[in-house]
Amino acid sequence: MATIGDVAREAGVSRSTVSSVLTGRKYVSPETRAKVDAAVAKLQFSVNAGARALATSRTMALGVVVGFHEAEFSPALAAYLIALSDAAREQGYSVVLLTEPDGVEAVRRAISGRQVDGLILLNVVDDDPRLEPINQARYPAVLLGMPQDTRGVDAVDLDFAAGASMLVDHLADAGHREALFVEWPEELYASGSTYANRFASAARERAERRGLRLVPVAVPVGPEQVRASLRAVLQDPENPRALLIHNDAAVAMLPFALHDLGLEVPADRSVVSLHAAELARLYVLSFTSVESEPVAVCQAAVEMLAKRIASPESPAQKRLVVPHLEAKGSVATVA
Amino acid sequence: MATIGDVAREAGVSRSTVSSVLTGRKYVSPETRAKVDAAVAKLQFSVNAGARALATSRTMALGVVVGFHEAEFSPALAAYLIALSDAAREQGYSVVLLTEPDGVEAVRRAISGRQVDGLILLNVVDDDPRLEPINQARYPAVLLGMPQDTRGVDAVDLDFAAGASMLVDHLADAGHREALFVEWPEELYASGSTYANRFASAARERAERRGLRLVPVAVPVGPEQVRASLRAVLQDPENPRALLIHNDAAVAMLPFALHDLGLEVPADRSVVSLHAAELARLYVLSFTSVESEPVAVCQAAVEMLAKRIASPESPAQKRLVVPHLEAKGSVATVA
DNA sequence: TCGGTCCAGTGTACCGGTTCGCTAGAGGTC
DNA sequence: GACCTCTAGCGAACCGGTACACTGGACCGA
Repeated sequence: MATIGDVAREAGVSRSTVSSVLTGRKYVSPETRAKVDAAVAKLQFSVNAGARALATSRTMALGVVVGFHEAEFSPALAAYLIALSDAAREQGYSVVLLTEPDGVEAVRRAISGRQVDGLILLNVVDDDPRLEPINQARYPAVLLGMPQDTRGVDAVDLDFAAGASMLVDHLADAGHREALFVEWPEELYASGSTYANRFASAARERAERRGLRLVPVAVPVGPEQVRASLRAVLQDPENPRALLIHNDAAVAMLPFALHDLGLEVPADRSVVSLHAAELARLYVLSFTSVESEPVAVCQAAVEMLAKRIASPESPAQKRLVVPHLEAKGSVATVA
Repeated sequence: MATIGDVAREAGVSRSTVSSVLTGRKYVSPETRAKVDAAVAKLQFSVNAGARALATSRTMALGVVVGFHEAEFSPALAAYLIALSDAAREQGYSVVLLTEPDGVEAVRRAISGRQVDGLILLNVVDDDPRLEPINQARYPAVLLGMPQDTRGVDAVDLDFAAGASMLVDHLADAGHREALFVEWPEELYASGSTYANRFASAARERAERRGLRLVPVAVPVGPEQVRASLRAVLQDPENPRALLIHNDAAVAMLPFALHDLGLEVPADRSVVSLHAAELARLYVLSFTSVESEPVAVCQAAVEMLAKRIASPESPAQKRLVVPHLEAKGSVATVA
């Protein structure tokens, strides 16, 4: 492995000149730069990340904290990890995975080990205990997820409220006056997961404004139960013929429930939904929908984190990524 | 951030003594060690990973190469990433994600950047171009997946042949004399994915030995087509009533195809299958099956890599992780 | 011709650890 | 008491970069 000294010798210049060429922080004449570049290429030199980190006290690495492993069960996780890594690379950062089951401990160790320049926390919930050490150390970090109290830490999330409004508008624009609102199980709303609540209240508010009557539907847990409960709801002739869905399990099972009853979309039922992008791929869904935007969200997160690292004292930011509605013809126009 | 010098001053000893305590490489008297430990605790000291890496020329980090992003579409990927990170942490390593779309370039940069001590390659196929730079640099690496020619690189994979034998035995033990063998699409067998071939030939061989007649079934691509094709196969009264499945899409769709036809398992059909562990969770499958073992495979991979880093010259290893069969009562006993 | 500017490039200290040769002193032996 | 041995801890060099004060020479104006 060639070092910067080898390159300097090969190019006939000093180590500091080579360094200037490498970092680009100081002017070097084109001729000298060419000599250095040639030497670098000849020796296949590439800077030692650890040495540079030591000298600059910047590791150019970001830590991604995958909390509690609850995320392990989410098929969407991989998409986020890859999107984060891609976005980081674009900004010159690499990504280190922090999967300690105890998220707080993971954060503590990351901060004190100076192995990374900043942290990205996945699956953030309200009153997330991982915020404590970050807040205390005033450590650069970005949350993926938007707790009510971000405790002075930057945060990014999908704009669930905007998504809800889009979907309600889409139904209302098509002439619907009422719709079933298939929500998450009760527990989720109670357990400090804010996105469910943000979606629900925005949906209700917009629906009221647009004169769309929402009929809430509670759905149980477990695919078979979800399917049965959807069947029951779809069968009831009293129920509206439009469905607004914010519940991944219900979205995944809906095609089967519809199939069970011989119902067609959009002829018999209109469907709009907000769900994880990954879900659409796995279950090959074709409903007009708003999907989560892992790439955009992750890019925003990495961008914010890079800025935060550059200026640690600037005020905390919150950013909501507005999703887009993809029309797939699952909504019938009503007179 | 406290440095080793701060700790030394606080404890009233020299930096090298603190280092001896930290690394444990040299005897230090209990009293002195206690003083150092106290100082470390008081100052919340923790070693600077970069500085240590520079001094030891060991980064204690492993790179995980997620190739081509084809993996992005696999819901199983996250399970592997987390299992790798967990296993690495147990051995004192951290994990860096390398997601460059061009896998060869990712490998090259990882090797020359000395940012990691070794590489783990995911989704390895036959004639994987990423093997070239590794082989050339004689760089420590482990493949997840077992190409025919590992080119002198260590490799780990699930023992698909053993899994196939277990499943065939399970059917034969229950008295079945014939079974449908639902395979992957043609293309996969042709495209240098060795696991499909390893499973298939082991299944055929074992079936012959056990006197089980296998009726191969080609399944198309796409969930709806898979479902339809399964329905057709299940409906044909000529076909065997037992199914041996090695095709994730078919496994996922089978419950729906069975439901379509009003068939019950194991009363009407016996089913055994080998599939990704993640699949069973997502689709709530309940077939007697052999599942992929992400945790065991990843642990084996990290172990092998750690050994390889420690002794770069020892001969290359291949290791197959034997999966276990989980009986879930989906096989009927035949007279 | 002399002093002042500017510029490209150099020398050196430093980042925070590890390693290894060295030494002071305790203890043992004759 | 002189000599040897052993041991715990010390000091300095080193890992591979970066950064900054500095220098020698070219150029310019008076």
